Amino acid sequence: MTVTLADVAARARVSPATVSRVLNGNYPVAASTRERVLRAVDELDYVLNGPASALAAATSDLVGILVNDIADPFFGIMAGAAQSAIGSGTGRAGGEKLAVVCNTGGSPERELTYLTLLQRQRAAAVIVTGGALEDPRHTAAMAAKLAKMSDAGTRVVLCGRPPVPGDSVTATLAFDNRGGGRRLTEHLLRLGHRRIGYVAGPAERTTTRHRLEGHRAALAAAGLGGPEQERLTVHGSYDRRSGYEATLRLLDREPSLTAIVAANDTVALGACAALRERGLRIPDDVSVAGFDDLPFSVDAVPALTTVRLPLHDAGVRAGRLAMGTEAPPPGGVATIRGDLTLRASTAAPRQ
Amino acid sequence: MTVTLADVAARARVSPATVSRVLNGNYPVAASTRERVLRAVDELDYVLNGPASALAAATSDLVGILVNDIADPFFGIMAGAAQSAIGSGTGRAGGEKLAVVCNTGGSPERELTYLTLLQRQRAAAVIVTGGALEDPRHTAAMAAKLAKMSDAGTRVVLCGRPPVPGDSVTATLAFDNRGGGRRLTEHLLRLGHRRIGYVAGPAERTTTRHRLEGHRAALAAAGLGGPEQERLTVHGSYDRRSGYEATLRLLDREPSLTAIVAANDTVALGACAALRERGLRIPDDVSVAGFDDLPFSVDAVPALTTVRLPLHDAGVRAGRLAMGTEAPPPGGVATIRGDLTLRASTAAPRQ
DNA sequence: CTGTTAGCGCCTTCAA
DNA sequence: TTGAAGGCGCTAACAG
Repeated sequence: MTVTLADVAARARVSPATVSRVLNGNYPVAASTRERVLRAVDELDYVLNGPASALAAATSDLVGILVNDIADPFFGIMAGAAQSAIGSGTGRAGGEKLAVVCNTGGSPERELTYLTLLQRQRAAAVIVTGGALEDPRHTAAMAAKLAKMSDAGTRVVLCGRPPVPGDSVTATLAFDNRGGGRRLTEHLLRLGHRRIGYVAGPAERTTTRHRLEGHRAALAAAGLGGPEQERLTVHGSYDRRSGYEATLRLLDREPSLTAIVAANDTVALGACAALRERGLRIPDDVSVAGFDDLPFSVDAVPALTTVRLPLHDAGVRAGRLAMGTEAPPPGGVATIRGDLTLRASTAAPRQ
Repeated sequence: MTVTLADVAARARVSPATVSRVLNGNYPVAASTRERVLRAVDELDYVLNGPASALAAATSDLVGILVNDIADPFFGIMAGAAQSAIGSGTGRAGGEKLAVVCNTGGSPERELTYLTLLQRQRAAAVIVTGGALEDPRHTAAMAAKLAKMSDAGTRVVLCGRPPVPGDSVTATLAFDNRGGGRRLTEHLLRLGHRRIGYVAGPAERTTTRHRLEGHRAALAAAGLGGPEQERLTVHGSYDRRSGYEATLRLLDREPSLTAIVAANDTVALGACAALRERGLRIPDDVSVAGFDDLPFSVDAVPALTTVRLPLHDAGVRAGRLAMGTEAPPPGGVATIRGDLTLRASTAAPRQ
């Protein structure tokens, strides 16, 4: 029924082993022979059986990319970049990897489940993107699973996520969320703001914590630390609606705010909507800042001040690391800086 | 070295077949036996070998979701919804499918390549999302490939893409782009607009053509057809920058435009940026409309009038169809309507 | 309900 | 440079 490698061999009048060798191109084969085999492949419309070859070779051409939210361009950009660095060209049969993205939806269970599924498939590599959950149990489970996969020959790359203890991971590309958060708030302080609200992400995520720590560090350095800051911080999820609601709450709590820093650009957009609804103008009445510099941020009205993360570059690099095309950074960890990007949504407070 | 099913069998003092049966849960096994097996699995930290089981069973648990641009929420939302309908819960070993998204980047070659890769893996199902390229060669190649996969037992679902000839496809969920486009422009005409610019998507895509046809149909019905419309149409890609540039060109060509219809919301945002840059106010000077109703559209300033597509629902449905959980629509094709969503970016033209 | 027996289709030494 | 042979780990009849 289905065409097998043996059929191709028969038609090309060679042994199955030879067909295998030309298909994998990792062994010397006479040009004329290869020619005949390739012709037979075309004529028979043969398609390699992935599972069979993965079983025999004890490795597959699957590369998994885990993301927290596939509908969020933050992840889409990284994943797309990684995928293009891996999936590569129009290439022939050989060497093609199947780069594939898996959406955990931010759920730790799904994260582990996907890893197990990928492990089952004997994936060639795994790229885990975005902030990690800070639950000790989950962290341990992840570390264990990644270590096991790594031992089994799967390359493990972290992208936009802090390193995990132990050296089971091939490479880590971490964003300097703390530094970015600090510089952003320093900018606001420099403009003269003193009552700054903070709309944070989910409490138990590394990204959330690091950005918030940077913010607090800047405040503390300006002598604005202390419990007061708790009151000016509201947590929510990384989406627009959360930013909207959190901002309303913040305004109720402290109507005299002159600036709001959001966990990311999407949240910042929600914050803007809330401010507008309260009749407050941006940046005249309240300044707003985001994080990430997603494509829409430059088009927001007013254009959003934010911290630009090189998501595309990071994704490409993660893809190369997963392919083994690029050498891991010294120590296995590279920290990627974000650039403070000043636009119209921030200005000096009134009077 | 690695733990195999035989090891588990030995430890549980049963035959390999029995272990297989409890793992797949598709066969009666005594509760006490299952208990012992499961315990052995845990103790040995056993992980099923995917390729081996796929080889033996001649089918895998992979489900591929093809998207044109993973960084575009249009696709992210559909893919995420489909994935959640498939990947499902925290579930045990059994019945888990690996839903996986593949980014073609709009390239026909990559589309075919991914399909081949998925075919190699003996994927359980494939969901192809978004507009199709209208090149006859590519269309034929796609139809052939999908037919082959379908014959091999892979379920094929089209989501947001018009049906392909032949009935190799399990089910098609097509968006009524033509109807949506028509209703949108009818709305503008009703408001009194007569000089309406159109920023279209890439010329050779079904989505682009259908939306444009709807637009033209509405104009024709109002006696506004003809070659003049060619002049008021500019093609570009489905991104923000394209909308920005196309709008500038449109304004140069016809400064007296009172409305601009964009191929989708992202493009509409670019159009808004261009108008603002030219000192034109929305909707006072020029009305703007989009398509899709992506999450950010309600937050744009002014909020965007658009055609709302139920992307999430469509994705969920596609996921169910791919799982065989939901019966295909009669005739295999369901057409999904878009709702005209009126917001602040459109108004009657001045004077 | 459970064990036995054959492969699934390919890769990979080992010889020639 | 090519062929022959064994086995990768699991599932699916078929008995019992």
